[in-house]
Amino acid sequence: MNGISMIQLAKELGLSVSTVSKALGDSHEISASTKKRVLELAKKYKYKPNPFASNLRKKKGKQIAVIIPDIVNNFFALAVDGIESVTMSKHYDTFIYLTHENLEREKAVLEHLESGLISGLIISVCTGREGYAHFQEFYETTRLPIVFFDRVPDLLQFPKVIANNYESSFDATARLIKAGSKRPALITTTEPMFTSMERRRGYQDALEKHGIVFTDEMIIHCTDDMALNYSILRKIFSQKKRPDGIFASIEKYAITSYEVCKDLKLSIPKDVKVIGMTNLRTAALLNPSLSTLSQPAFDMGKEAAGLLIKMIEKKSYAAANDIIVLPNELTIRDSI
Amino acid sequence: MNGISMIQLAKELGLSVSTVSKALGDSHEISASTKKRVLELAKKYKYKPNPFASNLRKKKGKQIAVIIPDIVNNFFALAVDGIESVTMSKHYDTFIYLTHENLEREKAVLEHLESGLISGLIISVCTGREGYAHFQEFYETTRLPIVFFDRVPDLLQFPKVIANNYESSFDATARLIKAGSKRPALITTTEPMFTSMERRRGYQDALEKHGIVFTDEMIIHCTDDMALNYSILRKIFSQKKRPDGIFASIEKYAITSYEVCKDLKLSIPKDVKVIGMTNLRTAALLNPSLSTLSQPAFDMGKEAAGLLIKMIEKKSYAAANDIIVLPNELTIRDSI
DNA sequence: CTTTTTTCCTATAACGTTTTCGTAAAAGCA
DNA sequence: TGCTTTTACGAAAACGTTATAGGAAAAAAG
Repeated sequence: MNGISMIQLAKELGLSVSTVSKALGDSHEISASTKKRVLELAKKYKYKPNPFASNLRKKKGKQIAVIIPDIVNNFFALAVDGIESVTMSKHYDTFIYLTHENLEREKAVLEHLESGLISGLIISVCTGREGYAHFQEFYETTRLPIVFFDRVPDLLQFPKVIANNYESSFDATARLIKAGSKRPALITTTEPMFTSMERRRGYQDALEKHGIVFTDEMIIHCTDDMALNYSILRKIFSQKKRPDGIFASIEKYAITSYEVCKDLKLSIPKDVKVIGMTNLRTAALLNPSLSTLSQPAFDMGKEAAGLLIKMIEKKSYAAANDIIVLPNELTIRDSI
Repeated sequence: MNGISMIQLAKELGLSVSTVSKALGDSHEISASTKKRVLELAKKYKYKPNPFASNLRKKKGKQIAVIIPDIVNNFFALAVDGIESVTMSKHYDTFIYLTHENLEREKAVLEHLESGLISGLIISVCTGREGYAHFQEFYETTRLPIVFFDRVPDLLQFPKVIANNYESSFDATARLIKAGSKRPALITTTEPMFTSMERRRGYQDALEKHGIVFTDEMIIHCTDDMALNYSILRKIFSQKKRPDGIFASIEKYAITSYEVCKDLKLSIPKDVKVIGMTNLRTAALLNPSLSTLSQPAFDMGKEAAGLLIKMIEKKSYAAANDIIVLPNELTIRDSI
């Protein structure tokens, strides 16, 4: 706000404002010598174009928004890291909004962004049963490009970046079985989400493939409440006919599983074999070291941002049906 | 961009644009009945003021920036969470920029932000020896409020939010000594930073207080390179006269310490007692569970954002000398 | 030596707000 | 009644850009 404006530059150069604007924009209408004069003075005064004026006039800017449920979570932190690496290099500015799994907040952010503050949106939706009408509505009113990642609404026709949840869940479950688990349980969320459904499909198909009869109680539904999860798991693992394997499809469920096993004096991996879906850096340092199915979080962020910027700049809304699938990585450690 | 504008509202209401603007701003110049009419139509059409036009005219907006070295780090993730909780509630938008400890990137971001895109800045500086002239310069040219947190430049006169690093490091070191460590080492960064210095002072004073003679080799300097850190630590802990305690003043150094001890078959806490400065959620699940000195990350973020917004809105630049100090929390577990 | 084209620049009108100033009507006052 | 003050609105000028249209001079073409 304190910097020099184009008008002052023009005045000092004895040129018109439009000439200066075009010179800075490297327009072919301006002679090389004039361009040089303009650039030099601009540099001298550290001229920076006012983004508000520019955005107002051009009706778009180089700002995008990222909406995620949580940042205190290695997966999302890595994803943001990936996104930022791209936006930074492409000279975009990145807004961040956290929903904390609160659908109202998600809707509020979306509505706020209908003001036109941004030129594109990357989002991983929060859990909730209410459908996804607000995304559709956001798109209808703004016509802005949107890229979903990881937690994607299955029904909507938007570009998405996801992991191969079905295949990798299948593989992880198969490893549990091969390691000797006769009744591996799946710990998943109560919320119906595409991501969870895919993981569940992979899990169930692996059971079937290996001749294990699936029963409903093999799926353990956990919540967002860590204390509640603890008591749910403790109850189940106190039973005689408890599971002898765990595929924790969400990071925090793996941690709670460890806590429960520790408290119930169940040995991992002897009594219970565990694979957790997580990007925890300390997985190898846990007791015992945790076998993980980790998501390509950073790359998912990178891909999402790359796709979004392509959509913004090339107007290639043809990308609207793009689905980028990246592989999860299974790392076997001492917990199975 | 697709939404309705004030002009269209005015037209439909048969009012002037200025009247509509004032009505929406709840100005006393406008009659209650007119206000009502305007508000109702605005609501009907979901009118959202164009932020670019508004910011341009008012020469300021409700956007702030957060610059941090890293987001894949529980401390900074929690801090961002705290910041966002405040900006969200005050209806501010939050830009995020990651420097990855790269001073050039930090400078580039700062220069970029001199365009006037934001109305305030929260920053935790990256390591580096080159001084902090760029902050001073940013302030000189923009006159924008800045709040530093955690990693603060000691010399500059800006408001800061920090933890009681001296006192808590003193306490942590004292606990190591009381637990039986005769030669506790401090693992710290090679970069000279106010934060590190404070921790070091606390460490050294605790040694002195307990009659332990300090020698230079008790301070282990680690870097940003995990592999290099591993070899540094491995070398030191392979010596006969190795330290029997570790105060890891940075999260990742604690993790590497664990790895080295594991590989060298040094028992924690029998051979080496460890306290790590970290906000890791899995600290309790490590083998053995890690005693931690954790920072009030979320609250630091909250305080920083609260202070910044106060400065933006009240123009109380008197806050320029505010230093908010929050307490670290020492949690003793099995590693000492 | 015209005529046409190209080169390089300017004037001006947006973009959607907010703010300052002006003013008619209504209200208050004597 | 005539005067001042208040109320409630509008006109117009900003804010700093970019885009469109145009035009004079220079260069190229005929």
